[in-house]
Amino acid sequence: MGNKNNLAAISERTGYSVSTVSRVLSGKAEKYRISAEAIAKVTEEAHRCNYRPNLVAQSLRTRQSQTVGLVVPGIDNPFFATLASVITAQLSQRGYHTLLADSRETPEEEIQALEMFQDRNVDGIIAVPVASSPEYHERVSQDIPLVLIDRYFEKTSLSYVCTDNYAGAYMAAKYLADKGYKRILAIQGVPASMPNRERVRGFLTALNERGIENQVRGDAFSVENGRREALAAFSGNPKAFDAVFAFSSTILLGTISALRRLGITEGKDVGVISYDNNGFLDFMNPAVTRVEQPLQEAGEIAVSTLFSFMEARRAGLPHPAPVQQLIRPTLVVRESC
Amino acid sequence: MGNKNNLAAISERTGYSVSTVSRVLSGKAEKYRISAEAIAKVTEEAHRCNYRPNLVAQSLRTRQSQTVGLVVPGIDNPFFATLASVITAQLSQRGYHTLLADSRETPEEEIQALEMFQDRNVDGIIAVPVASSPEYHERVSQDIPLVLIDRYFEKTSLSYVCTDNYAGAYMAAKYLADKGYKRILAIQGVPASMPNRERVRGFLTALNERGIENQVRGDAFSVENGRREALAAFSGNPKAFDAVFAFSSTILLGTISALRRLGITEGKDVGVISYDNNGFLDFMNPAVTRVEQPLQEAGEIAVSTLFSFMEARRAGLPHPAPVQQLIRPTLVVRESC
DNA sequence: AGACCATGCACAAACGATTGCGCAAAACAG
DNA sequence: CTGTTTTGCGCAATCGTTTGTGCATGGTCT
Repeated sequence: MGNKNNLAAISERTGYSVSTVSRVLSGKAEKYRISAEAIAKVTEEAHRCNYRPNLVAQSLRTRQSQTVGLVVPGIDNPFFATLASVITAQLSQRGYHTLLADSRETPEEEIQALEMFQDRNVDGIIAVPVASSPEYHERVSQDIPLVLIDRYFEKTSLSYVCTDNYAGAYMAAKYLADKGYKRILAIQGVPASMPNRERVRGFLTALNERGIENQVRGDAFSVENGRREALAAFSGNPKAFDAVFAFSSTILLGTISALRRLGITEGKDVGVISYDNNGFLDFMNPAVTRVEQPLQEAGEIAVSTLFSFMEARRAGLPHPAPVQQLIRPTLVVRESC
Repeated sequence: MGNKNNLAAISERTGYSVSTVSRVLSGKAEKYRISAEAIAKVTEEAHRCNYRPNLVAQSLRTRQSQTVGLVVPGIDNPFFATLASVITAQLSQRGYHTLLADSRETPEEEIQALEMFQDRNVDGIIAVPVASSPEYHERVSQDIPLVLIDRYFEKTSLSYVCTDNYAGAYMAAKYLADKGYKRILAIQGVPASMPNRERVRGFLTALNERGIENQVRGDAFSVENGRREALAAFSGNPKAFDAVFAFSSTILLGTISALRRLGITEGKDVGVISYDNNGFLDFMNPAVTRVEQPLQEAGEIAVSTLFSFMEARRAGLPHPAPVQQLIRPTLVVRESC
């Protein structure tokens, strides 16, 4: 029993050369005018011994890996988990595999991940960036097609597909204003990140246009941050604000936990509204009104954009113009405000 | 500007041979008695041109890839997302990378993933299996170290680390019984999966021991299944059961949605208890009593077990005895029953 | 001085696939 | 019978790295 299972083995057993075997099995038979007989014998033998090409060797030789690198700031965050799910599904459907990295919100780990992707010859990269400037991503992008998702940079030539966070926050803030809330607190996430900055801008624009009292505080997309800031904001005065806009569902959880501890009932004493898709928000009591992002659509666009770049690259064409797309989120109205 | 960036380029620029350069840069300098001068010159040049080894070539030559394959049934499920997060963190800490695949609960995609892992020369595999029999995993395991997590097979020589689902369900059921509930419904997940079977066994054992009326229904770890089964169970008679045990947090959501539609208040009219770790459960009203699994610990054990196998393999030792470990879950008491 | 050893490095063969090029044999034309 | 074309396939280089082996050189010992 030959335990080797490579082209050379099939070559030996069929009597055809390695190159012929390769050409048959990689579907280039007629391009190289291989005889029907040779094709038959080789494919039969390949089936018989269940031949599978060594993707590492293939990748070394062809400089392609059928792999896309995906780096997110935290796969344990349901938001990014859903994103990863959508993206891997899309990739898998196109015969590509996913190399996953978690930057854990740190630029160093992000860079490591991107370097690793290059070292492994990935064919493309999809990234939720955490760096504060686009330089490194731009450098990588010269060698490997790259598309940003969810977060992006200002004045960059990088492609991205994100939701319109300005519009989302504006909608949410306007909704609160229309409902008659007068003093509105926003608890934000990572201040430097683009989605957060845009949300702040939308929030402030909507409320300042209407002359409604407001405040922004906080600094992380975490439960802990939500709890801390809500405690700080309300512990002196339970009526300091009559509504809270949590910039993520994690922040929301922290906020609610703080409110309850202070004896404030969310939805009744204080209106709450949140960002993020999360089925659980419907099952809280009251169910939480929120801004949902079309993740499925975003993932699909990101992947198809990436593939268009990859194809251009394979064809030796110049890099197509960057695709910079903002998708409108939707307001899902429930009972929390 | 030499745009090549490989050993050959450094070799040319330093005047040393490729092999010497390789040995210096892979830290085998003294093993091969390279002179201090050569080491200095080579490392300096490597730094200067920012050399990074081509991992694909390295992998082809050494048959190692510094990569572990991870296959889960659905990365969008928060439970598996957390698991993936724990595992990638552990791997990354040890200098390994993660090739992620999502089997979407289908055996075919699971097999594809495992084949792909082999084709890519991964050094090890961590899998949440969905197949109904261990055969394929066992075959793979002969070539590549493999550890199952969360789900496992009966009478198999495969290693696994799972939580003790029997104990968890037993605890939950006993808790309900002690609280005085008399007619208890369990809504289960995928019936064939080992965790589910064990939960059913624990549930039935605890209640039958005490002579408490019970029933098990349902067939998927999904919101939809929870909704459907709860509707079916309660729509004829709102008092058909006085407590529900949801076998996952997704099932729980569906159940609660159904109960509310029927005008039944969870926690008051009907006690509810759930499985799974999910921060949101604390923020529902009432907060949900549940069985939590020590995912961090499970991930750590799985990874360290896998590494012990990988090391044995590298050292040419026989495969160590399988590690089959059940970790005790904990009951987190809240107010929903 | 000759034998011997340690030192420091280069040669070249792998790993498993792809692919440009060219060589035979057969077919065909003149 | 010679010259050209077509057909079918093999040779060998290549991707970038690792590693067993061996060859000089220079030093030490007797």
